[in-house]
Formats: sequence, structure tokens, C-alpha cells
Amino acid sequence: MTSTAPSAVERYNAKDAEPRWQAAWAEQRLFETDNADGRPKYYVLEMFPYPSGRIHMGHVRNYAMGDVVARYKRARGFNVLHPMGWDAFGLPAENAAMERKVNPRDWTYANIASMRDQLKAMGLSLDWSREIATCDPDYYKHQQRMFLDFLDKGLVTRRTAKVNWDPVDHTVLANEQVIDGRGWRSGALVEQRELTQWFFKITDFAEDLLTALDGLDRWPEKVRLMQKNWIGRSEGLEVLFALVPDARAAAAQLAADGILRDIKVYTTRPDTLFGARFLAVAADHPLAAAVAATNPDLQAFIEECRRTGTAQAAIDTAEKLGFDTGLTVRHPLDPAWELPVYVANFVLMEYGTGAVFGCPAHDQRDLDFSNKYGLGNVPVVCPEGQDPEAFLITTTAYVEDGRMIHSRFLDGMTTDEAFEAVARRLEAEGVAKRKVQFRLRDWGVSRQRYWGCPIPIIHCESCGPVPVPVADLPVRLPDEVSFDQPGNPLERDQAWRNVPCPQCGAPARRETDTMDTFVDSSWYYARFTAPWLTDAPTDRATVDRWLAVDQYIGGIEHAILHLLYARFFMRAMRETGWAGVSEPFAGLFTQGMVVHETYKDAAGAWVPPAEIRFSTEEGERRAFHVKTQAPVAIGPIEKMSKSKKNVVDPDDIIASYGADTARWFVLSDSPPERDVIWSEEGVQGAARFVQKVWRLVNAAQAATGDGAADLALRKAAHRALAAVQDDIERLRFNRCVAHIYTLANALEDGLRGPVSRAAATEAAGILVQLIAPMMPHLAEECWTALGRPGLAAQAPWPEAEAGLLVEDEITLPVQINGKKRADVTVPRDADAKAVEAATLALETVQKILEGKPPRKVIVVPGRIVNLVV
RNA sequence: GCGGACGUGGCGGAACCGGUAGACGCACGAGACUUAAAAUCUUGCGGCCGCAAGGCCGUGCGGGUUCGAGUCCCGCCGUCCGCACCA
Repeated sequence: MTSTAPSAVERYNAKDAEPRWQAAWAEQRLFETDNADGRPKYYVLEMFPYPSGRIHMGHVRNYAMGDVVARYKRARGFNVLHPMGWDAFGLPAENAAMERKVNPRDWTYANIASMRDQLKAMGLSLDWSREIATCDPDYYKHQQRMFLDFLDKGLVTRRTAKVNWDPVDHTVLANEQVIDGRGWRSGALVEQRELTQWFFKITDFAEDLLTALDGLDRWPEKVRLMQKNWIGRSEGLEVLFALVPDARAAAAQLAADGILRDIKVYTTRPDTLFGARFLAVAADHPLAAAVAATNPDLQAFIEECRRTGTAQAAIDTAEKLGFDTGLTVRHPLDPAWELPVYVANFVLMEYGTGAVFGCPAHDQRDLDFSNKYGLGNVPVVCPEGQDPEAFLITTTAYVEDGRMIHSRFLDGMTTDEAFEAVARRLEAEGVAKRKVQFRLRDWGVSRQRYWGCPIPIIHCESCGPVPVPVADLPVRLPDEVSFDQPGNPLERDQAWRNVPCPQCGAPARRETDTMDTFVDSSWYYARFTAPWLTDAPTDRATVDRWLAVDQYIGGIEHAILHLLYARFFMRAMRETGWAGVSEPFAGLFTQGMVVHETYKDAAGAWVPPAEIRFSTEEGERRAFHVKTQAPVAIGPIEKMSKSKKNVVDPDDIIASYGADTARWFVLSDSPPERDVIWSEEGVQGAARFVQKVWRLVNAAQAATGDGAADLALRKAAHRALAAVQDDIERLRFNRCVAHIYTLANALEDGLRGPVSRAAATEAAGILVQLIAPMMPHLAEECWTALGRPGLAAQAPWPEAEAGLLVEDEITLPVQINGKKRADVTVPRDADAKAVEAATLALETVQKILEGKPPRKVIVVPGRIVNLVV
């Protein structure tokens, strides 16, 4: 018998051990990756953080997952690249500058320094020699270079676009930063402004970005679907509706001026053309402007539309409103048929052609509009099996397919046939062409901000926008900067702004817009492959060897923006020769959040978890304030947030329990794609397990049994090994944890029985290697205690012995009429006949059968026996 | 409105292809050790009936397919997420 009494060994001291092993890894440069290493590569990457100043539990979970994969793949013999960097440009630095009178650069680098320390305390196996910060000129210099290359290839354009403009802060706001029509910081009513903006032509790749999604088979289906919907491909027809030049001044003038002879309409339902009742254009359509020039009422209507245009809530409740221009157009399939032209608030200038034909019977919006303005409707698609004469539309449009009715030469056709017939006829007449339309729009990258990557352009009176010569890059941000006044300080920095034109030498001025920070994060993964390069963003051979990232891990909130931009950027880099691949991330995993209970005191104030004490009374868990002892209400479990004070600081957890405990806890219990509930009890459970592993490893060394129980223990160890391996590959960390617990329990049981020292230490060794990717410090301490050479972090992954994974005998459940009544134990390779015989020989079975033979016997080898009586 | 995911003990969850529902952990109960507490260990833990052996019920609800359904099919209910006037 072996004692596992606590007195036999000191408690494991994480506070002492963790820094010691971190130093040992760093000293041996274990995680620094050699590009020349010839072994198969594996690139694992977690989405790099914004340097806010402190890491949070979400980071801990994200980086713990990536580290498990990195350490495991390293043990499996891969040349692993696992780098870390900082998404360091962005608004918070400017806000800090305004509020605290600090320099954004100093603030950012101080934050990076403290967060780096925090990440290092987690014991992550990162290659810190490749660390990058996007605000470093050595990084953004190359981004500017690529911007110019993209410009050269026609992948960048400059044009006017509508933006959200905050008149108080003097800046463009992203849609997310507009709350109820007001700027989130200033509270000022946001205006729609036409500004000249730089765009990346992501729409050039719309088709490819869509079709290539099918090849991303290691991406979550959900993310692929979200991107698919975002790109939003549809097939339809662009149809010209000729304006009728009647006696009315406006139309006559328009036709005479040649401004508009016809209105181009995009439709995915040309089959319903005979159901048309009107035509509608957007408030921003050139036709609307032309008519409004002589019509103050329409002008007023257009302005009304612009006001309600932005606010999200307004759209939900917005009534369909229109303004009759008095103009008419000819129906493309019948020149004698005229349709009225409206300006309507539900037509978007940004999609299609900014004009639609209204078919009220088969489109709900058109029907609402038609019903409001008394334009009537004619059903032209009849559901199969319905009487066409009796098929009427009143308040609900019929949008499904069916048989054509009231449609002249289309009558009797299916929806698809009618689509084709109309398309062919109108194409032949030259008034329509087939068009594939995307919802995706070009990516506006201009930001009127200081703390971002300067756009390397100089504006010259005579030469226009001139690229900064590559030799002059980077265009550095000025260090001395003042935020005393609202707006972009770059615009006020005359010394920085006024430069000679690179082409003609005349006085010119720099572009003062900086790039959207999503540009920075669109290629950092490529930069990690050779971050030391000074004269190029990438090295072709190197970047092509490392990419795509084999496993990318991050939050679902980036499902569209970041992940779509990066896919675009990779293609643009391919076009400009900076990489040879199209897809940046072969495998993607989106992890869940860390959530926590919320607490409120009697006054309704949020109480942080650190000030809570629990007790159980009459089986019910209750919370009290530590100091006042006053009862505190336990509220719903929510995402950790400062406003609800349900935040647990990783630093505190690492200080009191150690990094391994924190890592183990965030990986256990919940499946990684789901939210994990942080709880004090849960952390303590994890901390208990840390001590248990330490005790077991030490106890295993002292085992003295004769080996009678060795086989059972060895089987348990090798089975756990095989199972954990499989589950790490599939990123099912919660199941890994469960298998490891099972092995620990088996080892504990084994040590109470007759296990030999050899078997006990073998099992303990496997246990240590299984925990190593998750709790690397504890693993090193145990590795040393077991007397193994070198570091656990360098040890190759053990091989599971196939012979130990299968049993000689198996026990099958015996069902009678589908209900379990007995067990039967047979040799592993027993055939169906032998299993049947063994089953029928069972006493319980015979009793139930009462001598009669069963009506049917189902034997599923290795699974189950079912008798039907 | 459209699209998607999910619903299993007190809780987080497990159950590969339809084959013993509830692995593993947390919480809780009983016990051992201790002056005591902590730590540790043993043990119980879906519900109902029963001293027990055992039986019956049970994976949101209602049907169905099957020797057998948490898993497949049909119809509901609920929760969460994404998009949202996209012609």
C-alpha cells in the first residue's frame, strides 16, 4: 500500500514554480521558431489583442486554447509558429490623450509593456522574438507600401461617399459608434456628409470571396454562412424603362437635356414584369434631384428621407412613403403601357441602380406602398393548384414561385421559365442585360484620426493625388501632437502637412486621413513569418511556406469584418506579388466568452465578486457582502463587463492560484465554442486538481506493489492518452479535461492497490504529458520530480500502445423488447452466433423466455443484443 | 420579417454512424482523520415505489419511423445569435 497522505510531500507552490519555468523556457529559447527548420510546419495564431492596458479573462481563454494546440503540435514534431503582437492603433489612445493629457504613443507602449508582462505570466509558448506592434513605423511602413501597390493595381480608389459625421468631435464615426442617431462620445446629432474617401475595392473579389468559402472546410459553418449572406450575391436583370416626354416641363426638360432618357432598374424578378404598377427611385437618385430642382415639395420630401435614413430604430417602424414625380415611363414589354414614377423612402441608392419597379402582388414593400397610394395590384404568379381566377392579393404579397397568369406570352410558364423568357426577349431588344449583383460594398478605409497608419499620398494642385515615393516611406506620424481642439491634429500640423509635390516640386499637402485599423489587422499574420524584414512587407518564399495559418482562434464578433477584410487583403497581396496564397486562415475556431454571475445589493448597486461571500442555507445558495454582511441578490450570468462589475481580473487569479489553475479552469467544463461560467467554486476545483496531480506524481514514485493491478492502470493511461490526443486535434478541450480526470482517478485507485513502481510512474508520466499543454508549469515540476531528463516542453508526445486500447472480453447490454434486462460478457472477437448462444444461456434471459424461443434476435457485434419475444 | 444554432439531473456538460442516458467536474448529503477548522480521504447523489432484490417513469411538448430514438422524420413551444426596406 502506498500512502497519499498530504504530509508525505510539500504542497505544489505555483507562485514559486511558474516564474522559474518561464525563465527556463526563455533561457533555452524553446519557443523561438526557426524558418529554416525542415520539419512540417504548423502555424497557430490567436487574434492579437488591442493594448487596452490589462488582459481580461477572454484573453486568458483565447490564448490558453492556442497554447494547448501549439504545445501539442510541438510535441508531435511540428515546426510550430506561435507569435504574438499588438493591434495598437485606434481610438482609445486618442481618448486617453484627450482625457489624461498623455501622448497616444506613450500611452500605447506603456500598455503594451504591462500586457506583455501579464501574458508572460500566463506561461504561453510564444515566440516573443517576432513580436510586432501595428503602430510601429517598422510595421506601418510596409502597409503604406502595399497601399501604393494596391493603388497601382487598381485595387484602391478615391471617391465621394456618405459618412456619419460628428460635428462636435469633427470626425467620421463608424456605424457602431452612432447610437440613436447621436455620436457616442459627444452626444451630438450625427450628420450624413459627402466626403472624399479612399476605398479598397473588395467588390472586385466578391465572386471569389464567395465561392472560396466552400473550400474553407475547417471554418465554422456559421461563419461561412454569415459571410455568404454579407456578400449577398443575387442574379437578375438590369432593365431600361424609357421616360415618356410629355407636356410637363420637368420631363420634357430632362429628355431634352439628355440627362435621363430612361431609368435603369435592377430586378431579380423579371418574371413579374406584367404585375408592375409603378416605378420608384431613391431620394438620392439623379432623377429625383433633377425633378426637385423645380419642385420645392419634392425637395422637402427628399430632405425628410435623408433625416430618417440613418437611425436603425426608425427603419423598423418607418412607413413606406413616396412622392409622385408626375413623370411616367413606358413598360419595357408594352410601349403603350405607362407607369407612374415615384420617389420612395424605401429604395436605397447604394444597392442595384437606386431604382425599382413595383410589383405589389409579389413584393411586400411594394404592396404596402401600393395600398397606401391606391395603385392596385395584379397577381401574375399563382401558387400551384390554386384557381387563378380566385387568386387575389390584399395585404400579404405572394413571394413564392408558381405558374404565370395575367402575363400574356408568359401565361402557363413556371417562374424560372418566365424569368428566362423575359430576359431573352429584353436582351434581344437591347433594353436589358443580365446582372449579378452583390450586397457587399467597397471598403472605405479613410479615417479622420491621428492614431492610425497615414495614407501615403500627397495632394498637389496641379498633379492631383500623388503617391509618396517608396524611398520616402514610412510617412511617420508626428510625435508631438495636441488634442486641445476637437478634430484631427494632423490637419493642424502645418509642418507635417505642407510638403512639396513629389512630381512637380510645387507646394502641396499631405493626405491627413489615416487608415481604418482593420487594415492593420488584415495582414499581421503574414508579417509574423518574417517580421525582421526592413525593405519589404514579406519574403515570398517564407510567407508562402508558412501560410495559411493552420489554426486561427478568436471571437465570433470578428466573423465578418476582420475575417473578410483579411481574406480580401490576402488576395490583394497575391495580385501585387507579396504572397502566393489566397486564403489566410485554413482553420478557424471561434471561442465563447467568459461570463459571470452578477450581484446587486439592496440599494440596487452592482457588487463585484471579490466582495461577495456565499453560504448555503436550507440547500439554497445565498450571497452576502464581505464587509457589511448584508444580503446581496444573485443576478443573471452575463458577459464580464465593468459596468456590471462582474469582472474577475486574471492578475488576481494568477497571484492567488497560479496561471495553470486559471488556464485549466477556462478550458474545462464548457465546450470551447460556448460561453464558460467563471465561478469561485470552479477555480477552487481546478486548484484542487493541481495539488492532486502533484500528490499523485510523488506517490507514484513511492509505489511498491507487486504489479497485480498494473494492467488495469496501464490500460487506463493509454486509453486516456489516445482519447486526449483525439480531442486536442478537434479542439474539444473540455473532453480532454474529463479524460485526464478519469486517468487521475485511475492512478489514485491504482496506488491503493498492488501496482508496481514501473507501472505507477509510467501512468504518472503519461498524466504529466497530458496536462503539459494545458498546465505547462505544473508539468515541468512533475517532470523533474519523476526524474525525467530535459524539459516536459521538449518531450515528444508518447505513443499509445494499441494492445492496451482493446479489451479481451467485452460486456454487452442485453435488451428484451428494447429494455435493458441483463449483461452478457463475451470474447472481444465473438461472432453474432456465439453472442446469441451466450445470451440465451443467461439465467435471467431464460427466466423471462420461459422456455420459448425469442421471435427475433438482433446482435450488433461490439454493441448490443436485443431479443424480441 | 429572413437566416442559423440550441433545448439532457440542482448547475456546467458527456453520449462517435440510431445501440447500457447522465461520463467528468461543480454544488449538496453522510462518514473518517482533527481539540477545531482547513486540507485530504471514503461514500451517496435524475424522479417515484420498495427493507432489499427489483420495478415503473424520464433527454422542451405532441405525433411518427424502427427490434431499439437524446440522436432520424413531421408539427408545435421556448431560448440565443446574425442580418435587416438588398428590389
